[in-house]
Amino acid sequence: MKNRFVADILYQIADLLDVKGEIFFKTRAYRIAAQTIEALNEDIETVSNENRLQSIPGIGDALAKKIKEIVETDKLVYFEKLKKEIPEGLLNLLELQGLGPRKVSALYKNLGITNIEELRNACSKGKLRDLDGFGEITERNILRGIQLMEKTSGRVLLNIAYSDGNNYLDYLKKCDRIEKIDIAGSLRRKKETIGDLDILVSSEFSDEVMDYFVKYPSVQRVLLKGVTKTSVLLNDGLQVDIRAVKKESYGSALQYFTGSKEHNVKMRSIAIRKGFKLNEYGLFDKNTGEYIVGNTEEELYNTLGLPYIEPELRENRGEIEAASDSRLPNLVKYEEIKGDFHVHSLWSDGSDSIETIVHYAQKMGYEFVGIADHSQSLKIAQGLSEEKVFRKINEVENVNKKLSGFKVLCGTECDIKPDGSLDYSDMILKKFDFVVAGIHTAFGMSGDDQTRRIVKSMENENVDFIAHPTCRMIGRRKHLDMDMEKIFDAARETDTYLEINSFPDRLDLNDVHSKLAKERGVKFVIGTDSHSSVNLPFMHFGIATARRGWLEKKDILNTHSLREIEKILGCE
DNA sequence: GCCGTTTTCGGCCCGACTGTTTTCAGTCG
Repeated sequence: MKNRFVADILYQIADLLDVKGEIFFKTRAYRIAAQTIEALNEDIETVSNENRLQSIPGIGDALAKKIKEIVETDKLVYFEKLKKEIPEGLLNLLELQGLGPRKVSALYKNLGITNIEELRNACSKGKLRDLDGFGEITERNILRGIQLMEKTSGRVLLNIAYSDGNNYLDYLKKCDRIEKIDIAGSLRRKKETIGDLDILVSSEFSDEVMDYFVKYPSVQRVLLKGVTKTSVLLNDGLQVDIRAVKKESYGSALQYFTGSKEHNVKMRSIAIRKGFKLNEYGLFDKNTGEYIVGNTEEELYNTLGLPYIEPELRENRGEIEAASDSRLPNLVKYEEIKGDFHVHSLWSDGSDSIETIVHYAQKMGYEFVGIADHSQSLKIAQGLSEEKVFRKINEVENVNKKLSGFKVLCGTECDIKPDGSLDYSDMILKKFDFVVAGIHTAFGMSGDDQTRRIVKSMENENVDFIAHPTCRMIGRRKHLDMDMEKIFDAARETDTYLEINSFPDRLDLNDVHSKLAKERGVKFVIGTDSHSSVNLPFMHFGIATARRGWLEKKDILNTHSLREIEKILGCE
């Protein structure tokens, strides 16, 4: 499937054209097409071969020709030409705060700057201030931006932003000038990484709120401060923006600042088509300018003829069309998970005893917890020998004798060897209540070999789940280059559940894969991969990913009661 | 670049803030 590959090229073309000075609408067309292809639930190669590219909204004559060329030759002459015209390092400059395509282009044309190092030099020597539109302050801000970029690499993992955001919220809630407050932006949508935090408040005294906002103890520097909008940088490098609006605009502002940008663009064009104008202050009559609604998000969506759309869905991946056809999914709720199947104990590389884990799992409100320790060949994680497996099963039985209304399920996270066989004999595997199979070695094998490896493991009748199927580590390791469609089909045919691993640097399967897998009939299990009881609440991020992947309660095994699960897994 | 129930040309989402200007372009979300 080349969708990702095609989309990547289109995104890069958009960046290159931006720097080249092309009009905004042209580069936007490339980005919209890239995004559509990325989220398409069909193989772009098939669509291209059947000459149906132009039936995809946002793809016209010119883009169709380019996409066809990419699909058929794996490259694009137009793209190669552009890359020769514009130095590669220029695109990195776009990442810097305050530098957009116009300024980057001016730096290149007037000073010949092509990368961060040259930019740093020019700023230090005060060379930018002579250019039109640049000054001393710009130079200082760029130098700061470079420093920040090197320190934080731009985005943080969801769990970091989640805790920063909630701490800030607790502080702000003590300000009596604030009537309503919410987190907006990508954190409200629960994206896997967060660039900055957005907080929305409603208040009649927004200047006082802004004064209180910048006094938060973890603020390192105030980036900008106005009456309706203020931005600060926290000590850990995360940027936080706050916006203040009046009560009657709160719903429309929350909708607007939650995004995504692409979702909003579509919402606005729907508003225009229906004779309205939509902005962060409300929904207005296009002709008279009269205020119609804006208090709550619900009334905003409803007035546009749509049901309420959950924040996790707002990525313009078909949710607006689904909403208008009344086929939005009934998303799994955060409180519907009844247990965790992926917890490591002291038996392998976890840091807590089974009894401690039980204590915390009960505090989570669970009915069961599945202890899945590593298997024998994974020496680095103290994988269990077959002899130790029997002793562990014994301990689980003893713990269970002391429990009522709660049960420990004894499982294993069994390593999948490079040939697709498992790290325990079938005789041992049958002893467990459940088996999670996962890849932990030989990441360098070819995509075809990895696909065969994982499909073969699913064909073992003892395997119930596949752990972190693509093995990606956000920001550190790319996902395995597998044929995901083959894997989804094999999972469906062998009744193997695919895990949504909730550990914040994994979130694997991710949202996009989860949605595609669901469309191919796959079932899921959400596990935390906890190595300590304090990791158990990571479940929240796994559920968030499931929701972003359009999953419902019925798609997920651990929304069932213990009784039902014992029946399904055959471990009564 | 795309798109069309007024249009095959002329639109395409829009407002706040900054830093540069002396009325506004660029950037951001």
